[in-house]
Amino acid sequence: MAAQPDAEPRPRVPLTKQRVLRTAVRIADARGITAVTMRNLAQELEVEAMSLYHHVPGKDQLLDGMAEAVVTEINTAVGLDATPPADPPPPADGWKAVVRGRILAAREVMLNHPWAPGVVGSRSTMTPAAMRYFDALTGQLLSGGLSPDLVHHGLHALGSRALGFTLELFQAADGGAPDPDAAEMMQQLAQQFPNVVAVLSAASHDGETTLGWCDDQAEFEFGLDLVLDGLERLAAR
Amino acid sequence: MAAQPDAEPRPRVPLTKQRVLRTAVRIADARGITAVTMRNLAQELEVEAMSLYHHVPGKDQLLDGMAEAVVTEINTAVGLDATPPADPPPPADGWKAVVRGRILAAREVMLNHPWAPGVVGSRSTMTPAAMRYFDALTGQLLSGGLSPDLVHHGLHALGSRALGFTLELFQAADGGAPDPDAAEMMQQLAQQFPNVVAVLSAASHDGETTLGWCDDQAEFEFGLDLVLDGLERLAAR
DNA sequence: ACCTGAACACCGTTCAAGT
DNA sequence: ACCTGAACACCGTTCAAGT
Repeated sequence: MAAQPDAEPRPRVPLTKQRVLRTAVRIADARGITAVTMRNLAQELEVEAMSLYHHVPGKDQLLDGMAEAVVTEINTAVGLDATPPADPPPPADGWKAVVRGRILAAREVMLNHPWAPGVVGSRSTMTPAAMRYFDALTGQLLSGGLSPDLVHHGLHALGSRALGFTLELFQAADGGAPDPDAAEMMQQLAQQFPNVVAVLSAASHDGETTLGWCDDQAEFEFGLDLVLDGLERLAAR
Repeated sequence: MAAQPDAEPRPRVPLTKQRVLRTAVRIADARGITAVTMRNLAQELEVEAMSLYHHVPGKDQLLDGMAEAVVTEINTAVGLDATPPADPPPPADGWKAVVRGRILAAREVMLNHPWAPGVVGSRSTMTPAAMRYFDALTGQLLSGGLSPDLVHHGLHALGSRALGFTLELFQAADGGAPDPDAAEMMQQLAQQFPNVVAVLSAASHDGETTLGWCDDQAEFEFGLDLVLDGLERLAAR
């Protein structure tokens, strides 16, 4: 084997906006959104930081692009990109089931990109992909017989839930050590916040001593259904 | 008048955590959360940046403190700090009206601190003030006759709305110039996103040609009522 | 004890220069 | 045209030193 003292010259994949965005998403997935810096991103692409500016105007537009990428992923997952068959089969279930399925599919994509809700939520402008998503959702609601006004209010009521996420106000404090004397802490908590403790301990039927565990998916669906049912009830009047 | 070449020695107000937090909130109110840097904050307090670390462990805890300050403001606005009269008058209206009023009061505080929803939402741990707020809210729901399970789900469904805000997914693109040929743009938009345009133009009854205007307050209340009504319906079963 | 100055390890971004 | 190196104006934070 011939000695190659130099670092082997790589095939030299050209830098493109696509590649920059995809790499940024990969970094965020693996190491969190704070690891997405122009310098880290450049390093991952084996390039100098300043080269990025030839494909992306700046950090802010990079984040725009990342949000757009995720929503685009949702659109494909939801079948929005597939050209519908000439004879689109009428939805087997009512509009509620269709919308529900669509939103839960969006949620599944979001769960693979935990940073995405924060980034999508912080973008100030409605991106094209988001527009297409909301336009399709709107169409689904309209063809379900809801009045334009009701659809309008309903979309507001759904809020970020429409895209499959709710920015959780507080995640549970991690706790670290599995508190040795949970019972004592519990009593203290119960004294300070009797109502919260009552509710949470009622929720854990199976004799758990630790508080604060919730089934995120179930809670998400409960809230979603509450809103959808409310819309349905209003539409029927 | 005696000449005083030196900058007049100020009374030298001592630095305290209180003063640091209050100043941070004031800066955020006036110039946005991005203006809250340790260096800016120090300058406003006429002190060196490093002095802050004697009263606050770091930037992150500073933000914690700011969130706590706002939620505390909510608690007082809502009457949570006032010791209730020995003979607390039974709420004139049902639990829904009480909860509704409480949440709208929280919202009013949040509207005075536009940065607060983002900061409160980004804090990972439930602060004492938030705990007190949610505990009181929980108590209100429980005493309204809702089962612990329903209260639990309901709080999740309310989400950030419980504290008076929903992180708006997208704010309207500001637009800058009041587009000269709105009608033409509109047609183009209508072609790309027919459903969204249909809904939005139906919402503006008064012949507005510009899209995208919504009454935030009304939308907030609609979503809130949708959830509250849904809970009430479930409680009645 | 509280506050300071200088320094460190990061940021995003500009600019002139290379090919 | 695309990429680079050095530099600028910021960050949050550490550390040794002052009073």
